[in-house]
Amino acid sequence: MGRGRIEIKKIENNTNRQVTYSKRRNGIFKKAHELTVLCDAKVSLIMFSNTGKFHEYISPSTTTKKIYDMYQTTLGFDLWSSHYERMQETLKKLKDSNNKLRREIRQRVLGEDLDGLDMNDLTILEQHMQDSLTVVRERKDTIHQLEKKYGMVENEVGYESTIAYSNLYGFCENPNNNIIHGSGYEPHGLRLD
Amino acid sequence: MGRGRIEIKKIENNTNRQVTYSKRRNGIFKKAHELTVLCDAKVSLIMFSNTGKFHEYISPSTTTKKIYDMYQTTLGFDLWSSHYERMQETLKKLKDSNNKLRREIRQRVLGEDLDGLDMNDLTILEQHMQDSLTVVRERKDTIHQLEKKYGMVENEVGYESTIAYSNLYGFCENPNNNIIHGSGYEPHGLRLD
DNA sequence: AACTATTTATAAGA
DNA sequence: TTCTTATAAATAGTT
Repeated sequence: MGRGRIEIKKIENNTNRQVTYSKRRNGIFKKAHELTVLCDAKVSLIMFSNTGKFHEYISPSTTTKKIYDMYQTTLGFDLWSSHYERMQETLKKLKDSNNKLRREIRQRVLGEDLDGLDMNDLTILEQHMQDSLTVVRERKDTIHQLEKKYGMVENEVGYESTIAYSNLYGFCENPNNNIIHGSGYEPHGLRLD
Repeated sequence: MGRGRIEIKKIENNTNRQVTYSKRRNGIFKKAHELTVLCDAKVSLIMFSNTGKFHEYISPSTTTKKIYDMYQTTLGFDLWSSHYERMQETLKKLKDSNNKLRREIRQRVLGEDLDGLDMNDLTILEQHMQDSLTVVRERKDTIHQLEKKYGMVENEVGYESTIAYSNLYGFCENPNNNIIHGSGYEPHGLRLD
């Protein structure tokens, strides 16, 4: 539609191509808008010229993102999957890591889940536990000495093995309830989070 | 461009609107393709009719996803953010959970990081450790009795506190090295994963 | 789905 | 670039 008919193939003259791009771009935008209004349609039109210049038309009733969400839904596959992939992987690793840690605690803190361990394993575990216990007892002793020295011993409760279960360390709560996909293990009255 | 000029406003007659949609859709697709060829441009055209029917044109030299990536880059903001958000949140929670577990292990297995605990806390911790230790010792004893009974005691090594550090439980390895953003804590020669 | 009178888009020129 | 205009193309209303 012009002074002469043209063949539909790449316009080699640079200036000409730019001019045609500009003119036809306006034309197609106008068409897109008319379609939107006349037919109550939703149109997303995104263009990049061969020099990389960006232009878009989007129907006023929607957004580019909404169109892409609909696109995705319609085609039934996940356009963003590659974006998710790394994250998904990270997530999986964290979950695995989490489960390992939980298992550690089961074995090493609660003294459960020992079935897979042979005598040598158990001996190592025993020694670690004994060492830790020593550290804790030394710590208790230090504190006791300090409290004595500075006259802070108003309440001796607890020094000689008073056992009172408290919610120390957040045991028994799981604020992340919705996201933990652990091993399904629930220690007796204790939940780790 | 027809028998009469039309006003650009929604076509109320249902059939008419459908017909116009169909005709103009073809027109705009043709235009999009011509622009692609003539000007060596990249065009993404996505349309949904008011009845929800989907059509798209995409320049042969590209894909819808590529266009969308370029779009994102060009506009310099992250269209995926809402898709990421939940995942990001999950990730954060898992990381927190992980850090808590690590702290648990530091305190309860390695006997470190005890500074924040008062006498009462320490007593509870001590008792838990003592209980676990008892469980482990009982287990060792059971195994020892069994081995004796069935004549399997070929190697007594380990029964009487032979300490040989092994890589039991995956300590000292961190296959998830790249994703763990822990507390920065590195126990003496031990790394938890 | 065709037809065709008209309007609209635009190629080439200024 | 932007404007002009002859002409090609698109399409509204009709069949």
